[in-house]
Amino acid sequence: MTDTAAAAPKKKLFLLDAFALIYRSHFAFSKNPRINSKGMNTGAVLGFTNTLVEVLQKEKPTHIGVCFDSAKKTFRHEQYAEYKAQRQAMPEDIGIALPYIKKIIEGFHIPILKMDGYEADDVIGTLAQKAEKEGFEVFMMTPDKDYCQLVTENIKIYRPAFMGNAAEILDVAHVLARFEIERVEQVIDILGLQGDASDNIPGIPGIGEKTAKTLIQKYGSVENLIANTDQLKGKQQENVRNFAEQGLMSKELATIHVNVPLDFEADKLVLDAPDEATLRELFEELEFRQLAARVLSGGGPQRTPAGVAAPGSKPTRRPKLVAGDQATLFGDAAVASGAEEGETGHYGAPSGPRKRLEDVPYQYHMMDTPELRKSLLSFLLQQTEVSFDTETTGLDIMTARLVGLSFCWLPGEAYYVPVPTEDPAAVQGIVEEFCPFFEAAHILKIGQNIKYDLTILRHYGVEVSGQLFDTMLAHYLIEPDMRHNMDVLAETYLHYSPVSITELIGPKGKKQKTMADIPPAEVKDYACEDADVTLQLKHVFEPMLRDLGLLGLLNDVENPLVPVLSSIEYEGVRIDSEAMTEYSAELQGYITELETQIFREAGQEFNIGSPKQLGEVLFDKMDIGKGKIKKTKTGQYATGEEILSQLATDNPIAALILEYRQLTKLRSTYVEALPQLVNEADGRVHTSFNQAVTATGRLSSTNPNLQNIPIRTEKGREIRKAFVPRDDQHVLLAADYSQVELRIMADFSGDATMIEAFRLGQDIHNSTASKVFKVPLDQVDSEMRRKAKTVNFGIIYGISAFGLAQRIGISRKEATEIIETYFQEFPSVKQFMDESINRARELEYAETLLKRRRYLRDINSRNATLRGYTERNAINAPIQGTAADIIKMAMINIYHWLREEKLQTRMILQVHDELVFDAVQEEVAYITPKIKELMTTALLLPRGVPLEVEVGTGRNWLQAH
DNA sequence: CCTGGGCG
DNA sequence: CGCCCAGG
Repeated sequence: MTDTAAAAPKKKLFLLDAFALIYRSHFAFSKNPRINSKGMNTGAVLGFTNTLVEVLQKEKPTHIGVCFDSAKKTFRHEQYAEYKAQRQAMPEDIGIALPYIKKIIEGFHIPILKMDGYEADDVIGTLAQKAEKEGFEVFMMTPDKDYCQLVTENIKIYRPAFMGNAAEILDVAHVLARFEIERVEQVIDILGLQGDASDNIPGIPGIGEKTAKTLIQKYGSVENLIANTDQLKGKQQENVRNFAEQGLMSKELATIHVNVPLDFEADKLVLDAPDEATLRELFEELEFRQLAARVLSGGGPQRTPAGVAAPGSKPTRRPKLVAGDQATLFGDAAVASGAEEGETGHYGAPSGPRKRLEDVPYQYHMMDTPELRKSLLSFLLQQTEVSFDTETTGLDIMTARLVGLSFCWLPGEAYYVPVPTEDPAAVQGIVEEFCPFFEAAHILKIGQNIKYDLTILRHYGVEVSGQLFDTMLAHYLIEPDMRHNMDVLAETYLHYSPVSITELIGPKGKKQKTMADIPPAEVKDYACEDADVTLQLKHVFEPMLRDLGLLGLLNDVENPLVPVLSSIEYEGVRIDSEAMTEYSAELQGYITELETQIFREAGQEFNIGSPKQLGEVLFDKMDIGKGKIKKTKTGQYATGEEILSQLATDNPIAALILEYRQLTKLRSTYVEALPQLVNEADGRVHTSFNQAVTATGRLSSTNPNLQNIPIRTEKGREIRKAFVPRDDQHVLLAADYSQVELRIMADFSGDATMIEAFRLGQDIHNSTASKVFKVPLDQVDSEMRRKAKTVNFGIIYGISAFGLAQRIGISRKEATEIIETYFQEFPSVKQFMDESINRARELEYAETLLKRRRYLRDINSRNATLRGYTERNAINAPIQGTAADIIKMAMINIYHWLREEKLQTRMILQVHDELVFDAVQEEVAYITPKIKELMTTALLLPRGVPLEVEVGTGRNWLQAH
């Protein structure tokens, strides 16, 4: 009442939640610790002070106070012994920072408020309400969402500013929208239901954010929910009933108590002029030169503008050319913030509409002069992890040209380096400027689908070194069967919609522009945003992966595999196009001949390739295959291989059609298609390996798919003759695991008979045949072996009698018998299969040797077909996935060995259990045993079943087998 | 069981 | 989009 602020229309009181702000500052800098020359980590002090200064300068409060939690136990501990029990001890760096922070607050002549037995939020809440009554506009400065319950018309939350942009002020409307509630008080009902892990508030089990909102929307309060427990269903009802007490207590714990016995003495909180001498001394000691310059009159070094403003760039801030006491290039206004926990990131609330670039504070900088690039590089080299992205003219790796590079190491602040695409020499020069960064072994490089960027850079002669972190692969391990493109990830995990590429270059089609057609100033935001979002995703995914126990798989397998695949794709496989053309003509000869024969048999000409026409000709007109006719789901005649081969014995036309199909398939899919994909510059095809599509962990290959080149039939194998070494000095070397999946099965099940067979190096299919058909090994004939082989594969696939019968062309009954005998002979295999299913039922996922998961949420389905299918997956996924784990490890080890030994042999293909190399002839003798060794020892199976690898070489891929 | 591509 | 078929 004593203050005479008649000039100000409204008195503005700021109450700072000190610990919350300090912790936030500390963790914001923890990835890029800021250490001064005395070795002190000054991140927390700097972040806090920046926040304070910013609010003083921007918001010009009339009154201000800083609240600390009291060191003593609070009434909440008496209420609930576990309260905040699991909260870790204060980091040492914060302990050291605290005295400095207190001195700085005193230097600003700002009172420190605390009350024994109460927490900062209680103190702030009490003071805020008292101040409101006295006509103040109150801002509670905190990142903590619990304060939302206190918001009124005159009491708001002030979320700390970010990177010098406007801070976020949360008013009543914000709070209601964010929690999807009607009254502000309901915040505590939400918090009481969902709990808060960081404060160890238990909540009610099974109720998270989503459910809490729905329930409160329906019932209004925790009390009313409990009163209406009978309206709930199933597990939820059970939980609410059993944990009603706990829910009420949680609500109580989440409630901020506004009755702290404390007087509001406005005159003590009046903002005063700072004690410049004290502050100067402190800033000096801490080496906060920028801050001193900004806060103290005439003190500290002046910021000198540097560089020329780029056309289109906002002339708001100019970079410093030397690395000073800030972690960012333009960091003089940097305020600690970030998305360390995903949910509290500046990209905002976990629900509600997706934010877009225009909704968030950001600073994206154009770095388009030699000086700016030099400055950027010097900052890059000081980082320990940087996210980067390349912008190119297209997605085709062989023809795409670089348009620009973006970099980001602090959320919200990124840098874009455009390159003059039309001047290749200049582009090369700029790319090379950044070599010291790309080749820095100590900097972790983060990217989304970083293989693409690596391959692009490889085309400019840059080999990226240092650890990699690919957010696409990170998410592939978290949710293997979801999509992993960046836009979806940003929406799901950051609640943010990035600028879409179509907004920039227009919709798909002829008129679509490329990135090179867009002015760099417009590409800048898009490019920077990509790097920024990727960095933030990394910060979300890393802790998730750690919790799931998948961080090792990512860091030891998936991420290190990226450069290996990039290299494989870059090298490519040489195709003998001439041989292909010749073979095409030869095939065409056969095909024409077959056509005339088929038309002769049918008595008419028709499109043999159309299942519809074919069905009509065969079954209506020719009226063949009585009793064997089947229809597909869509009502058409089935004309698949299975049907046709049954008809083939009596009807020559069926056999001809089968052969026709085979040959036309060979022609269209391989012989005609492959030469089209040969890169003219080097005569090779460059497939792309997708590392994040299969549910089991395998790779897949596209454009072209080099993992399904024919081998089983005579005419198909011919195609492999066109896969040749790069020149006369090279040969193709193929290294195959023999029966990896069966060996894994033997090992996992611990079946003594099977393990023995592998230990003795026996032919596993013969040995299985001998057991299943109960004949001595030397009496197994080729038919028995063939059947046994199918059974063995069936086992890996989680066998069904139905499937087996179809495969070997025997009756269901016979198949069932074979399976029964098999399980009698290999009881541990049966046991293993049962255990796999049971384990999957419990966990709802299956896992490989390296803990790779495949979620099997349908394994408890009541739909028997669906459940059966999922059960087979429960058996197959760990086996197929472990085989994938093994060969991935082998690839990484071989790649590094070849590099270390400076060998010229290159890995050029992976086909699930086979690696193909373009091998220098003189190196073959040296590398063969080593490749064998690295493949067989890539991963050791738990029970020690040995892996075996066969190596062959030749003038083409066929010979190499 | 796991894939990708061509065709109608 | 379903079918068919190439590979593992």
